[in-house]
Amino acid sequence: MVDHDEQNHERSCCPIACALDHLGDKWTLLLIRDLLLGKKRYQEFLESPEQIATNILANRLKKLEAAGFLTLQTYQKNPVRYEYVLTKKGKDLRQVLQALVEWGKTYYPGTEVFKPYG
Amino acid sequence: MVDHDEQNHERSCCPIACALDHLGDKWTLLLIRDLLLGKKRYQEFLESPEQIATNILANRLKKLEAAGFLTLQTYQKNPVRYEYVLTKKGKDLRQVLQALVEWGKTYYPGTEVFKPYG
DNA sequence: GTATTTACTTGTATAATGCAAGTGACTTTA
DNA sequence: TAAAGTCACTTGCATTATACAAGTAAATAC
Repeated sequence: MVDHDEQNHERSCCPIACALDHLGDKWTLLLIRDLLLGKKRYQEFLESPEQIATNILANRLKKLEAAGFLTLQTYQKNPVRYEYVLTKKGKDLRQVLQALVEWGKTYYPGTEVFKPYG
Repeated sequence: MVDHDEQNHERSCCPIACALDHLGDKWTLLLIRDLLLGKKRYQEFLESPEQIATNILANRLKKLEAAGFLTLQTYQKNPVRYEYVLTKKGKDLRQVLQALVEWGKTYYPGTEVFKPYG
């Protein structure tokens, strides 16, 4: 698989379009939310109230790692298992999520911002 | 079709999850971008460089109207045709898009913020 | 040794997306 | 006035993504 050009601009040279090429679905930003709240392990992501399916979770973790949003840290061998931690690129989405939270609180009354995990 | 509860919280009571229930795909926020830049008509949306398919555009315009992000203004009869204009709910996504633009400019070097249309 | 936990993968059904072509009501050009 | 073009879609079909359930492998807990 090859990108449209060497700068990864898949659909256009718009920063929003490029961002949505990686973030534009129903689950990816929710995972980023969980990671920002302090979740690190597969089971923890599964426990979120939105109930992501396991195949989608595994797929998104792979894509997020491939795209440099998070890195894997081994916490166990035999079998090897990882904790997922955000890179700076991932952490810097905090402001985007924050803006979305502010908007969401206004237009979905009754919603509650989640507390940091753990 | 019925919502999970009377407050439209489809997956959870998280404002991010509720927002993504309507905005979480590859096209919806790009349409909001175009509307914020001043585009109003079907053809104008088609002319954006990301090349949205006509069936997806028609579908998204319907969903955005149904969800109160935009309203239709008749500009011609026989046949009746509409301009699409953002409501306050739609316009208030400007800060979200702005945060995404700032993030995108940093992590997709070479991208350029689009200029207002018209 | 059996049950449970953890982190997945696999299979299959449904839904979303992408692409090309078609439609209907005009409007413009020859 | 007849043919071609514009505008805003819809339809059909192929591909891809999402959802749900079940299965797997290597531990650890009882």
